[in-house]
Amino acid sequence: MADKSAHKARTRARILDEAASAIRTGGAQGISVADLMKRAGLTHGGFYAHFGSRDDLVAHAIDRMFVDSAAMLDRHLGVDAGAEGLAGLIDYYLSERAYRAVDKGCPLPGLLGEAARMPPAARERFEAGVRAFRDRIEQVLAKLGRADSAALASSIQAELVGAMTLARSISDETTALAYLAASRERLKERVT
Amino acid sequence: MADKSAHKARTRARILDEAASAIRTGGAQGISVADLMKRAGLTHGGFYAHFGSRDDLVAHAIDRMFVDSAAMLDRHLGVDAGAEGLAGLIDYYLSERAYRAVDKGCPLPGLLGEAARMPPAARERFEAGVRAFRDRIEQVLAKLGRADSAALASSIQAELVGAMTLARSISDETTALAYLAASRERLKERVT
DNA sequence: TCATATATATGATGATCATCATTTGTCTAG
DNA sequence: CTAGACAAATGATGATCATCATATATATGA
Repeated sequence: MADKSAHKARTRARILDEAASAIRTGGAQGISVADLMKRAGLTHGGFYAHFGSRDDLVAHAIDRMFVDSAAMLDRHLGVDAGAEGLAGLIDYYLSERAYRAVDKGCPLPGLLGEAARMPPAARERFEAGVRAFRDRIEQVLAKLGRADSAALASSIQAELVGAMTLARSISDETTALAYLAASRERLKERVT
Repeated sequence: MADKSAHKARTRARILDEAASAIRTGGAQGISVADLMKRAGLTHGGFYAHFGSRDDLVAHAIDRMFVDSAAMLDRHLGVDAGAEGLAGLIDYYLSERAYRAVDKGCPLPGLLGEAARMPPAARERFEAGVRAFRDRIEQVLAKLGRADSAALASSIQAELVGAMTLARSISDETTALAYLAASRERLKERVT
């Protein structure tokens, strides 16, 4: 019995992982229950044994994405990060590696524009993730003694997300990478 | 006969206008042919007398949006705009008024994240609009003698778009407007 | 006034979708 | 070794979708 429910939990986690990855690349509207289950190696019918509805899944998948996202923030902005921590975050967030990891990285570039049209539960989780991201940046700035830490944090988050979103929208890679490089340099100037 | 075809052209324009507005708020994936025709006061069947396919309509609607967008740029960055022109653009782009005009303003905040998943024709038009926007900013910066005008233009576009996208994704208006104010101030500092 | 052209409407087709009822197969407890 | 539980599969339902064939209605030209 313990074995059975452990198996079910693993299956649920697999569905969630697939959903998180599929939604990051295809958007919340762009994925169907049947497709998703196929990707997880299952058939469509079993879905409702794991989630109450499609909207329910989307909400949990958003949560799942921000777990990865929070881990990324922790890696760069650990307990006592300073200016170098922020610079490292900027370099990583706008790296070519992150640019290519559409299905694994920060969910903001791909999904932010869609946030206002998400089902309510998903939207709430999404907003919490946006806020947490911004607050982490603000904390570091405040510790560095920047008077305008709140506004500066918002502005930095805006350029980070905007640059990656622009880069991903451009099909010419050279132009795309130029967006990343431009904002990387400008942001690091502003932070040190 | 001239009357007839003029009528048809007007009808087509009405469908396009409705599509441009609906796509700005609902995304390119979020709108159906039947809904759209109903909004234009027509029934679904007539659609294919005006457009070859849904994808065809989306591509033309994107074009339509960037016509408005270019007019907005012209208004602020006319022939011999300087630093004040850029400041005016920033103030307008990140204004509360623009924030509320989801269905009428710049299509980038709502659609940029979806660009990579658009049908090919629509994506091409979209990219052209993104490039034109960026180039207009760069021209003004170059005329002002800024050595880094290309990179700075990319960086400014990123923060403009990022800030509005973030603001629109937040349901709490106070927080949303704070994003706009923060980037407005930071961007104007960087431009003067 | 009547015939023709054509813009739009009606209605149908097949695909895909979310959801759910029912069945199948496998593991565990006795 | 058998009975029961339960995870996942099969298959069905009704809604919605893009697309298209056909019908209607209206305005122009004779």
